Amino acid sequence: MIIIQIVNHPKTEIDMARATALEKSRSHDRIVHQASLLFRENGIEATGLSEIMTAAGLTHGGFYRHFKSKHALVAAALTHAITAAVSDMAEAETAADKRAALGRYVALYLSPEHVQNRAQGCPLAAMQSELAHQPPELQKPLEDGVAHVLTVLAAAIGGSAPSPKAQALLAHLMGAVSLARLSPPNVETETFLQAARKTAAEIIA
Amino acid sequence: MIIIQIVNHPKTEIDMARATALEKSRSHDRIVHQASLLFRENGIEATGLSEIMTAAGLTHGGFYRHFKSKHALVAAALTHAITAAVSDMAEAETAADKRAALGRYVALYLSPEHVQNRAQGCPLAAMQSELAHQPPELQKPLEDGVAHVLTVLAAAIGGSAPSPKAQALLAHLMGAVSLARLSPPNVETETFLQAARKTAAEIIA
DNA sequence: TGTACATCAGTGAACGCGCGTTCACTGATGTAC
DNA sequence: TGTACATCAGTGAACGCGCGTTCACTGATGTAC
Repeated sequence: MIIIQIVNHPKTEIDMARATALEKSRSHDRIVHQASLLFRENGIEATGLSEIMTAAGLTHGGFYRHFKSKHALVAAALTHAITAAVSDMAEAETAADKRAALGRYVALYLSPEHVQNRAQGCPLAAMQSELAHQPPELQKPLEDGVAHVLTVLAAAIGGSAPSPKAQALLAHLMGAVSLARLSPPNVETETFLQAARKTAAEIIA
Repeated sequence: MIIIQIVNHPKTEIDMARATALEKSRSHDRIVHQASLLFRENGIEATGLSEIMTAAGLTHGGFYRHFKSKHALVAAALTHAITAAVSDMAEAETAADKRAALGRYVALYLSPEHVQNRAQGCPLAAMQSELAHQPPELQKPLEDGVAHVLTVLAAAIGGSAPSPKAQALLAHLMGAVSLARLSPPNVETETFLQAARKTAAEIIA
């Protein structure tokens, strides 16, 4: 029966269904992506669903075809951003010269570009304090994300989680970018980031 | 004329005025103090004026006898919290053995108690990401506060601002407490804080 | 193949709610003579 | 000293607004026969 049904309208059913589902899936991805940018740039609470939907090229009413609540979107956007951040590190984890690759990642993280670009930067550094106020159902994915980041960093350093070095490194990276963002942008920023890179190198060593 | 006026009703004028002004001043202080606790605990945006006024033992309507807007209260609460944080460090700045005093401060900052106690802890670590989204008129007091903290830390280390060591230390302190707060409270927390203390000691050295 | 019906992503108006803010009022206190 | 008036911290109802959420609707697409 199942086989016959599939054989009866294989192309129509699959292709059309795919085309429609694909468009919905693309809308879904745009919503999540724009949300992850806007949440980092302006904060979770400060970003309205209308703003996100407009950025995704839709109107606010359609939101609930994709998510059951704003909380669900926050969870999806956070997971999306952390996954992207982890894949940036993945190079360092798998590279032939792990230390050199990790060094490049650290240099990128502690760069003026990252300090200035909240929206596309590390979600932990960008949303830090707001993340602590999220409801319980969001704590789990968040903790898993942090644990994942630590595992990848630990592997890049050359150990395994829980690695005090990886923890100290992540803390230092997050703190440095956060502090740089709290200070006025000026010539001292680069000096400060240099000092942070030096400390990061000492933590890894 | 001025002298005669003062001489005419010295006690009545001064005492009564003082009594009334004192009560208002006390209300003012309670509002600022409760706000600084609630902002750190639950976030600035997430904390309503009614909640703050109730915590201060008043009703929400009276708020505008003390502040021209919520923004003004945020500025006052932030300054209040940073001032208190700086005076905690002041000991380290003036102590006979600066290094030992600074070590005690670092140990206090990187303690499980601080991690668990957002409301009374470091305002920079507690409100980090939300502070970046405050309006321009708040950036100045915030930047001044950060600069002040760095000056005090630099003096405690034994240098003068701008001190890369003080910057790296503050970044590390903030990052470590933030990261600890993003992870589930468990036995590893103490291990992590130990690693952070070790790194902090290396930065100072 | 054609026709009638079902589905459902997306639209835009509407909803209730809590927020920051305003306002008329109270009553305790201070001032003037 | 006593009396009439002014001040003003604090109260509590009310306001407009933007938010998250709901809903009736549209129209393109898919299904059934």
